[in-house]
Amino acid sequence: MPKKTTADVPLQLRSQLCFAVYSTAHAFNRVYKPLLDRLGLTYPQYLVMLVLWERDGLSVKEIGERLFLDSGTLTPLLKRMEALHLLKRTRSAQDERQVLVTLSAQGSALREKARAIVPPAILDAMGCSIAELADLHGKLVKLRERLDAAVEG
Amino acid sequence: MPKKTTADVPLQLRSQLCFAVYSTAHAFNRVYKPLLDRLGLTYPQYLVMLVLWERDGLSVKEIGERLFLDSGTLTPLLKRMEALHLLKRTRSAQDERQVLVTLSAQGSALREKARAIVPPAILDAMGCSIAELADLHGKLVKLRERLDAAVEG
DNA sequence: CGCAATTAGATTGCACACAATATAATTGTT
DNA sequence: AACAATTATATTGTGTGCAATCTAATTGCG
Repeated sequence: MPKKTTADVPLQLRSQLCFAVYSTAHAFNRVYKPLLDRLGLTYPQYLVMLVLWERDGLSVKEIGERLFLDSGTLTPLLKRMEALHLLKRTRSAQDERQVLVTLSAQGSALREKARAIVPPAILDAMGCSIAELADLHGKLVKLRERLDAAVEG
Repeated sequence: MPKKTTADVPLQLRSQLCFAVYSTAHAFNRVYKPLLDRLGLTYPQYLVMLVLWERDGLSVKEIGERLFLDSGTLTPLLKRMEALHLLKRTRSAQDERQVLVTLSAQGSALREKARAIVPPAILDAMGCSIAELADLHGKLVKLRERLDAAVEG
């Protein structure tokens, strides 16, 4: 039988924070999927809707900054959402390089349905207190910031 | 100007734990990418290697249980890794339905290179103490378990 | 003003992720 | 033993993610 030494620990799957984050993201997605199916959205599409429900008429770049996604991901995603009549993409008159994204009436209206369906079910599935939730959220945001900083430098 | 009420909170992107997890996973991937490029691996491929370095000769199903991935993801991933001569896929003689995955000499040897390159750089990028790391890890694993349980029931 | 540098999106190519489905092997039941 | 049910993997189709590259519009600098 293989013996374990401290040298093994850094390469053990179970102890890796990154894998915990990666697999928890997938677990979240599996919980969101049946809920978002009822809205006709995927999870990344739902994120775009959250951004636009907070502030409509943003450019692709501004959406990307909020979601940490680039045009290679957003352009086809937004085109699919336009085909679903959730939003419209129009070139800015002031700066023809920019594409402004605005919600359709249908896209705006979806907000109330989302509010009724998604947050309650997610809170239930997470099964933790608001305090735990805030604690974990804060620590993850700090970690994300340190990781982003490490990529820059 | 739009007024904010408590009813808005559950639909605000910035406060969502799921988005914190989702975006932190991407941030991790951006840190891992240049490191794993030096090993010729993607992050999911690296995860498979971690599993096999711990126990070689597992079936596709057993790898999937450890990584929370299904055959639709693993089959092409493992085929690419076989094409890279990192591992071999062979039908089990005892049960012809199973495909057993075993490391090549090259795949086994990659472990020492990975150990030298990856964990030190990741620890540095995360920039947190072992205690913080363990705290966050434990909380995420518990959360993942609750989410998985919610999908079952 | 004129042109190089920058910026915003779009495109292409590759690699996941996963639902749905298909196929082949094995097990369980009678 | 026969056959229905289960199990392990493979396949197909859709939708992300992201690097690399391309094009068009704008800005900045001499």
